[in-house]
Amino acid sequence: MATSTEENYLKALLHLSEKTGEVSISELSSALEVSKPTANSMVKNLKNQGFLSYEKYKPLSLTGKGRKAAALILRKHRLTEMFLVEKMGFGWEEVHEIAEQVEHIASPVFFDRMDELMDFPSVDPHGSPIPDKEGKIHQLSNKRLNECTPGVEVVLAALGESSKEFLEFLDSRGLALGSRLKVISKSAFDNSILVAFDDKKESLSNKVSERLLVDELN
Amino acid sequence: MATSTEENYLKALLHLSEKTGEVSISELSSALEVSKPTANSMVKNLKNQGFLSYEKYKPLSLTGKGRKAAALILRKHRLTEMFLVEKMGFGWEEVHEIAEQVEHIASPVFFDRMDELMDFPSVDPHGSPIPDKEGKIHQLSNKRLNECTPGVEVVLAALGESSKEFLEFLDSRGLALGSRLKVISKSAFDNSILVAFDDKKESLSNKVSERLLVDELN
DNA sequence: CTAATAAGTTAGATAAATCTAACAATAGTC
DNA sequence: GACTATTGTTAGATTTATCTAACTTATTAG
Repeated sequence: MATSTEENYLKALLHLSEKTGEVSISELSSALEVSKPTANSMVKNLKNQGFLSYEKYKPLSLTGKGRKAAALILRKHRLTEMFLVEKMGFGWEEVHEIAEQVEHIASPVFFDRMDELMDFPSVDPHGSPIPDKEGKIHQLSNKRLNECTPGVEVVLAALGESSKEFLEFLDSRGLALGSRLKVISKSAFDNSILVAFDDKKESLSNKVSERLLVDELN
Repeated sequence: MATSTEENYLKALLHLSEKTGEVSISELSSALEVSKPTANSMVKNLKNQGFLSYEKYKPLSLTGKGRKAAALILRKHRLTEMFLVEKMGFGWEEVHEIAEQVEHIASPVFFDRMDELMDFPSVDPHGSPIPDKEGKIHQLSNKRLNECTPGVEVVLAALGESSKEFLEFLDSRGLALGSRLKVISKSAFDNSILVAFDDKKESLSNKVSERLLVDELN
């Protein structure tokens, strides 16, 4: 289908268009760490292939075809991450780099077999949804921890961001997907939030709590 | 280290140099299905990187560095094939194409983990040796079935060639690594060999028997 | 031993993905 | 609303891996 490079542009475009649906050349070039002319010429190429619509000096947006293609790459990425954790014993902070390479493998049966061996998981090791085979992404309606009111109990369901640094921070605090947290109080001063879990209390900064996606218990 | 393309040239060179240690530009170009000028220029490139030694109009040969680099790629290929069969349930005829892509992944820990999960296998699903982490290839001293004398009992240990067609032929005859065969007789006319296994007798052509590597049972 | 064939090389072109330098358009500020 | 800063575009160069056409060297067959 597409080259690895094209696939990386599509994946970046899907991610960048999550908020508003539109992406600028600047955003794209800095996300991929290439110059603006490079991004510009790749955009023309992807437009010619029908993956996105775009007019000079205007923001661009993925077409249906582009969104589907990108979602299918994301599917391979997330299936791989889950396989690496579930079947190969890697930590959730180790899998991104490997999946970044594996996702470009052209072999439907390879990914189908992973999927089957894991019994068709719906999320990756960071709680992000795995797109289905048609490229549909079933968004989970998680709440951010910093938006929860004191008193409620929640389960950590997914992460809003999965950088190695953040994952290692969570490891160091003993936080993992599935952790049960009770919100004790919030500070109006720095927006930090005090939570109880595993019989201890911890204060989490706003930077952390806004990246923790939770499900409220009942 | 090297690009995927360079890795493919190194792998082909290792394979082609198995017999005599020397390889011609022609052999290389037809093995990789590229034109001779293309092979020629890549040879210059690999020479500059110290992977092979070569002088104009002379056959070329891998250096120690080149042989090691090639063996380490072969290691990744064969570990992957074994993993696909042992841990993911693929058939031995399905794994080559997938491994051809996976072998280029740059992540030592990924292949180390495969190795560990399979308890450090010494051969791939076709009985070919998996080079060790230093790039040493421990050749198995197998005999070819067509060289066995009537009366002996043997175990199918490896294949001299692993094309999909040959693997499917073996599947259709119920032959797999580990199959016990008793050599009944050989025909001087067409060099076919009559063997008994699984309580039946089968005649195998020379083309087949010379590709079956066996261990004699005492 | 020459002549024909095969093998290898050089030169020059192409496509993909990248860059820098220079220019054009849009947006934001006073 | 004009000026400046940001964003986007064009032009032209570079690298890698590939090709074809043309030429040279080596090998082989009479």
